[in-house]
Amino acid sequence: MINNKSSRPVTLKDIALKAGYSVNTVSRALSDKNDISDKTKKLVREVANELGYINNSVATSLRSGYTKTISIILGDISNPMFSILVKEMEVFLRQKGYTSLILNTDESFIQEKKAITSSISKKVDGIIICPTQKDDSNIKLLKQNIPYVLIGRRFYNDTSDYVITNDFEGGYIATKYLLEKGHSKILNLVGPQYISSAKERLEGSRKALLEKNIEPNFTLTKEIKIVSGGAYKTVQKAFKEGLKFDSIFAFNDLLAWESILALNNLGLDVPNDVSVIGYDNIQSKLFFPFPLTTVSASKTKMAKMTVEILLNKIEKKDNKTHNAVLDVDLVIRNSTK
Amino acid sequence: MINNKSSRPVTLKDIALKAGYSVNTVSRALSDKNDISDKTKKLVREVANELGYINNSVATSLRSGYTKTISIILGDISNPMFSILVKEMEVFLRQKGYTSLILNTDESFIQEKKAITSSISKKVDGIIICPTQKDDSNIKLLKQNIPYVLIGRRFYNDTSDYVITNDFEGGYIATKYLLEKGHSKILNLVGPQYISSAKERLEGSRKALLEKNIEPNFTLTKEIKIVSGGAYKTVQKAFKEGLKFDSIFAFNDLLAWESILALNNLGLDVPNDVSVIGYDNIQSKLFFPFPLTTVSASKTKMAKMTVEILLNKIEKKDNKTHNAVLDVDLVIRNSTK
DNA sequence: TTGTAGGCGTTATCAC
DNA sequence: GTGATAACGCCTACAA
Repeated sequence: MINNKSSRPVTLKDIALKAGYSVNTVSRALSDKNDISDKTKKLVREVANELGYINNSVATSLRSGYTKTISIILGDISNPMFSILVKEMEVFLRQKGYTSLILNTDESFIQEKKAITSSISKKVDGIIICPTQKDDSNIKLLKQNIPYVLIGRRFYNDTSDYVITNDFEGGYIATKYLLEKGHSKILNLVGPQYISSAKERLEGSRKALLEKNIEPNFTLTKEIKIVSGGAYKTVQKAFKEGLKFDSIFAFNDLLAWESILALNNLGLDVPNDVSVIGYDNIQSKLFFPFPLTTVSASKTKMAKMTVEILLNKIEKKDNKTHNAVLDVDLVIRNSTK
Repeated sequence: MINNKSSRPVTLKDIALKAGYSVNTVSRALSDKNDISDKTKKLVREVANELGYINNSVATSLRSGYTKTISIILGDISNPMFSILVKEMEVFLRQKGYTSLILNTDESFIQEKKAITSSISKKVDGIIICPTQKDDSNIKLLKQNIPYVLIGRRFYNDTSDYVITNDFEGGYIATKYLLEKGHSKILNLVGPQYISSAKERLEGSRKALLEKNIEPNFTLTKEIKIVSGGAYKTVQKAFKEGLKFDSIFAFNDLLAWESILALNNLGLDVPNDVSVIGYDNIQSKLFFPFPLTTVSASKTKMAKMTVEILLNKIEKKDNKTHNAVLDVDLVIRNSTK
């Protein structure tokens, strides 16, 4: 390699010059086309190696129209649930020859719009998005421009493909379990209700309450921000205001752990004073020593299905709508009794 | 917006046609150049909006030579330490108009090489990398092709810019603390010794031992894989083989928690039976209820410095070498006594 | 088997 | 203040 940072990048032209062929022949030799002789291919490859040639995929993309890149747009990459999903999707995408552009929205609708526009501008081949859902104009933007799949959340009366967990069922089994354990004052830390998963988990939870003839108690339902830090103050405030609760069903594991920390700092023990249930089962992938009872769906399956649906749309022009609702289980650990 | 997925994307040409100007004028109107009249700018912007125009940045990149994209290459995005750093860097980069391409290497040297080549091929403007360090040929590849900054690890006798924590000092204060607390049988779960941070943390640890005239005990130093799952079996095995230890110093928080889980599952209590110290202070950003004593450096500062050094190299052609070693503190929580 | 011409969408240069 | 032209690097189509 004689290339170096101060000189300009090596192009096909440089190889052509050195090898004594045309740019075109070099291009096709490197693409291993079968109308080029083996001898030429060998020589061209040698020269390319010698010069340290690396394909300019910007040029390839402009010409070919695809970038072999997928955008993943989500609310909070520092939430282990998301980072696990990203990692799993990245693996599947890489296996198929794609790279991943990660865009964090902080659950901000404006950031989301920028992320989508930027992705379209960069001509990514498709988008995987966990939408903020503050309204659906961003989804319209997607629909008009690029293949995409929603992950974790869905819109109603809409034809977007999505892969979600069975949030209603998850809310139901979590709440039912708490009730069966004798808890009746469940502090429900729900996400914003324009988010489908938050809405459906709450609905499932209410069904379980109604089955036991318990009137869903609105003072025990607190809407919280679902980014890191969203639960701590709410739990502390609820307790200090004298709200009585014997258990907590949190929107996700991260917020469940945050709630436990808040309780501990108030001198309360989990599960002896308060039982806590989360959602996501982060502990299936990360070995944390604070065993949390939680609602679980296969993250690997979720990642795989999402990638497959998207790549089928891109590569096979599949235009059917695919809606996947993954089964959920209750994983019982030591945060409940 | 009349554009839709089935039709081709709107280009400058479409706007030019509709607005009655040349492609060139449209381009410069949209870039707000001052040799275009306000009236024209207004009209062009209106037409662009009406058609739902989104700039093709692939073409812009080919022409201009930059992509406003930075690659972040690291070992394990599902490790909260990395995902926190990614999130922080993403924020700083976004503020400066850059997007982030995330590439996971699973600490594999081969994946790392592919990630670098792919990044160069995609003409990203720069690379932030936590190198696998199995050898330095990948770094040579970077050096020859693109501005980059190492994060978290460094090479010796090398001019690469890097931002790291004071790993030697971190290893020293963690070990010193354990010794002061009366522990003398410290199980040191170290990372592969070709990784600078692993090597330096161990060296710092040994210094503390020697100061107390304790011979560094090799049977109590276990090299582990530093991806999720790397510590669990090692701790269980060490215990079952009858190895005596009263404390653990783990390479990072994730592996420290994993160790605690392993101990708990063996019926051992932390900190009553074994004290455990980690490294990273993930709990400064994520509210987990398992208070871990740990070595801490500012993640925000780390992210910010790394981005600043890189962008200075890119935008201001700064070619001085910048080496930043961040101060560390011991954060004492309940995993030690 | 290899070379020439043209174009992907944008922007810089220069002319008018 | 605006338009024509060329160029970024690559690949497809067609010619030789």
